Order: sequence, then structure tokens, then C-alpha cells
Amino acid sequence: MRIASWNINSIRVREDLLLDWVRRVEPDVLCLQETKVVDDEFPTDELMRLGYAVAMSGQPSYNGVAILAKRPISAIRIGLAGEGPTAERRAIAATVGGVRVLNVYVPNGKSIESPSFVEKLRWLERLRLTLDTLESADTPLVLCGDFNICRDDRDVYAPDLYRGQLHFHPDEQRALNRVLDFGLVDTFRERHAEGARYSFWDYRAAAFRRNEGMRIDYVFASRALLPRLKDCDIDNEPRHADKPSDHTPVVADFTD
DNA sequence: ATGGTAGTCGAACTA
Repeated sequence: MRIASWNINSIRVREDLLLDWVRRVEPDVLCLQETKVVDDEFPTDELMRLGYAVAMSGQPSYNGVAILAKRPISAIRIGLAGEGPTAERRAIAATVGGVRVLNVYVPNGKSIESPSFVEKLRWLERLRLTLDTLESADTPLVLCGDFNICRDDRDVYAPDLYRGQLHFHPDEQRALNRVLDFGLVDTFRERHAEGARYSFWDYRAAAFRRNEGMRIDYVFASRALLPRLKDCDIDNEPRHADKPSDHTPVVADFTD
């Protein structure tokens, strides 16, 4: 079972790139972030023609998450525990092929001095609360998405430049570790110890050409699912496109 | 080169 996560940065602009990638990689589950469309404008028909069912939670202009699956989708849940209908669309969960899948787009935080940074930390606390109250690490579960946090020095191209700054601040690293303490493991790190493997490169300053990136997108697996992990890797190919997303997909393979 | 680039929406905000 192949489960992938990709911050697509506007599904309207990236529709052809997405469909080409899906045809080539054929994920069983694809979690998308930053779709930036309301549900009516989501390319549901095109994806259905490729055999995918779609669960989505969109909003105008910003955010928006979706889960695409080649197998039937059930138990769809929009948002985090306790969120009202006006909350930003940053989380969606669904069950596919016996695996509980949580797809999240963690707030960026803007800067460590910003109130948005505090909101980012609180959002991660609510994610942990959602796991504690509604999920179990003793069943097959994947938590994936754009977390906007580098976990350690290997995950950022210039650790000494970014240390203590946004995406690489101990407060957000601690908040993410509290989420993982639920019973989740970084599947990429289970298979790859090397640094300089990134999932995001800023559009500016030829960052991708220089491989000046960050690993901020993850596929985490519950301790119950981890024994089924075959591999996890980052697919840089779509970042070479004419109009790429600034993120590239993370792909994890599990035995059925 | 004295910020850079991209998306949304149609000025300014987000990333």
C-alpha cells in the first residue's frame, strides 16, 4: 500500500502536474495540502477517471486539504477535535484499506515573534489532543502532511543560519515531538539517515538548483503500522517541472 | 542586481 503526501500549492495551477504524477506513481492514497480551492472547483471528475475517490476540505484562496484513494474511503472527519465550522481547513482524516490516515497542513507561523507562531504551537497541541481522544497508535495509522518544521540539523541546508528561526526553533520541534510521542515514527528516517534530502525549496534565489531546502513534509506511521514499512522516499522529479509546487511528494510503501 | 518568487485576487496577504 503506497501512501504519499504532497503540498501542491494550488491544485488549479498544478492539475496537469498532479495527474501526470498520479499516473506515473499510482499511490493508493495521496494526501494533498494547500489545494486553495473550494470543493466545487476541485478536479474530482478527472481524478475519478483515474480511479480515485476523493475526500476534501477546501476554502477560498488559502489552505485546503484532500485525501485521494484508489480504495473506498470511510469515516471521513474534517478538522481537529473541538474545531468549529469556521476553522481554517488544515486537517482531514479518513480510513482507507484498513489504515487510518490523518492529513494535516500545520500553520506556517510567519516568524517566531509573530502571534501566528504561538498559534502554530497551539495547533500542534490540538493535533496531539485529537490523536489522544479519537485515534490509537496500536492500530494501523498514518499521520502525514506539511508540518512546516525541520526535525534536526539534517533537515535544513544551513542549520546554523536557521537555528532558533522559523521552521527550526526548539519550541516547534518540541511541539512536534509531543505529537510523535503519541506513538508515531518518521518513516523516511527509518530508511534514510543522510542529510540534504529535502521536501521544500523556496521559489526564490534558485534554491532548488542549489539544493538549499528543508525537510518539512513527513509521513509518520503508528508503531502498529511500522512493521509493515517497506520504504519511504522523497520524489524530486515533479520539482523540476516548468511550474512546480515549492514542495515535492514524500512516498511511503507498506505491505498490504 | 541593493530582495528574491509564486498564488490568490485584483491590494495586500500568505508562504
